[in-house]
Amino acid sequence: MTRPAKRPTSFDVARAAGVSQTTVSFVLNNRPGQSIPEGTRRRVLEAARSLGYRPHASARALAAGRSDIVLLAVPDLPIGQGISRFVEGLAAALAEHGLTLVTHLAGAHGRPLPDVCAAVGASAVVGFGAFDPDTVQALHHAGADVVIPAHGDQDVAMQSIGHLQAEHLIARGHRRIGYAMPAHTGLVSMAEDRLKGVIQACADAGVDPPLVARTSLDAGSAAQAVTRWTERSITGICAFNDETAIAVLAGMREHGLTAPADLAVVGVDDIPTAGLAAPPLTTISFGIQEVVARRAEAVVAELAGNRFDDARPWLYPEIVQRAST
Amino acid sequence: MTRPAKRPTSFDVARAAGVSQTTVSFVLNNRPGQSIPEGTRRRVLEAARSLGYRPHASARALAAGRSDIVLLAVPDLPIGQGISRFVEGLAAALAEHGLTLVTHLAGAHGRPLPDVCAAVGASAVVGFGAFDPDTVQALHHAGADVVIPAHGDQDVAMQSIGHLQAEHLIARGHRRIGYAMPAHTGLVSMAEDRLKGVIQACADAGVDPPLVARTSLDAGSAAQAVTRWTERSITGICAFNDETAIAVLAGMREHGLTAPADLAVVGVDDIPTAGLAAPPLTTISFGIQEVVARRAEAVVAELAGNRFDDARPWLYPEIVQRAST
DNA sequence: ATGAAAGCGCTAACAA
DNA sequence: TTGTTAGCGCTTTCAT
Repeated sequence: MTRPAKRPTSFDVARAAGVSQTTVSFVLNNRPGQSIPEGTRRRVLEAARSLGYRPHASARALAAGRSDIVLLAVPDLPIGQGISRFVEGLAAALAEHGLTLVTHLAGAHGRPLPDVCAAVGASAVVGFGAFDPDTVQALHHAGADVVIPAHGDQDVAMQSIGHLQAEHLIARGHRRIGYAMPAHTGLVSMAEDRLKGVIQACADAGVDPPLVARTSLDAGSAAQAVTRWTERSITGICAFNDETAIAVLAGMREHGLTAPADLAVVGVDDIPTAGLAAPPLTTISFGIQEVVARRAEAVVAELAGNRFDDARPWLYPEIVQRAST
Repeated sequence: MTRPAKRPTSFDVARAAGVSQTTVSFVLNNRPGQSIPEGTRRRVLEAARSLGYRPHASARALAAGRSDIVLLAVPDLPIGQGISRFVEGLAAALAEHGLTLVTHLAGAHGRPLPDVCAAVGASAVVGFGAFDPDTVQALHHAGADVVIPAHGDQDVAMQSIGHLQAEHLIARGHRRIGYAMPAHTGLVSMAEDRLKGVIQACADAGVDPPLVARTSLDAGSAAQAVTRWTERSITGICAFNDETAIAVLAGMREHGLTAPADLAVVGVDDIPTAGLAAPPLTTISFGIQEVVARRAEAVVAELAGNRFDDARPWLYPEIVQRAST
């Protein structure tokens, strides 16, 4: 246990630079509207650097009344690589505004999101799907100034995913569509949003609504779903995500069926193993950059007190056409 | 924008309960060594509840000199289900000690770990692999009281994974082993640790050291690796992880080879799609519960100032035997 | 252009 | 058993 020589404070820096704490604060935050002579400024910066000074986050947050911490609430388990890219991108985008992103995994056993929010003193909370009003309430109560996305925005985006899947299948001549729901309970609400999009697309095209079957991530379970579909002459499947889609592919193998001849399958996420599946999986990928930029902007704007109103979509899904279709 | 009526402070609670802030603090933290009459205690609790009081994290951290925030540094990309379970489990275990876990994704573009540590005021930082001494240093400097795992502990655990993979192959008669390294740079150091284990196992069994080939997550690249192996009569592959292993399987398919007859493959992680691969992938899974408990104990102990010394292993890897072997 | 001083909300000696 | 008091390290208003 090395108790590493007490951290230098802004006061230490002030003394070393021969100025006051105030000046140090001004310089380090390069506060607008102050004209600090280049000389002073450099002395402060130099002193800070040579002391290895780090502002104390809690103290700063306490005094300033807000932290620069943004909390990202990640839904339950089964997220793939896409999410990492999302998180990374968001972290980077926020970092450019001096904000720090940390992530909380939402699962059943961790503590509730508002507790975490309060515990880290986050001033903003970002989610994937929309937060329901109660949660928003609770988060504000826990000290969050801004909570994104608001209810409504995101659901539509989710639907657009399903819509795109079904559209693709329909465009390729499929008239009888199936939907592969994940068995995992944490996913159903998201899945239902996507399913709505599929239903809509079917309606738009004047084909029958999708036949929904639930499957977990094993070949046996998927094989049963496949049976249900083939019995009803379904020819194209929209799967909730790539993992589910890969399970469907495995289920088809059990029946000696192959994609896309017997059943065409479309996933969502474009996880790394999607392209490695047999046959390679057609899927939906996202323009992560846009999505990230969107979210980051929204956070920054609202944190600055400006209502963020932007008609652009929350998600930019696009088809990745591969052999399974 | 509802600016929701300033949050109640501990002072408000004190007034409402007709006691002093001190008493409130004692009650709410149920500080040991204080005998607070049940009546007072309940009045305080009641007041706090009815005001919807939440302690202000920053203020508390500032005053107490330590936060109850633990920062988990997650390495780059390959987040599978295993990691989620790990995170969740750790969060739950820490929560029982009043600690809050948040996660930072390490990738290239986010801000450096020490910055995040400082920004959230974490008092402990937990990683998967060991932190190198410089990083440990930097983290302490950034305000972390404890950093886990220390260098050394974890490497050995990583090696044990590779060891187990190779052992399995050797036990099944393979004498010429290959190793599939991921191309992704963020992974190489972890991969090298695992590779060491493979090398060791080969040495232990008196077989040739493994032939290492690098592959990215596409069939073409993997096919090249497969060529290198088959040219040298390799019969069994230890892959860095399941994704890599699945790529190898795809690469084999390109050559018309099938596992395990032509080449046996063992992955690591037991990701959901591992069992859905064709053929289902033999892999290494972990006794997450043990690992989690281990880490959590270590954090709690060291945070309490007790050096954590425990000979038990850091990882509990075990083979999941499936058709690819 | 810079500094003095008053807190931010909480904890923890120390008194009472 | 409870209250008084002094900070924790920083920001920020108000003087200078």
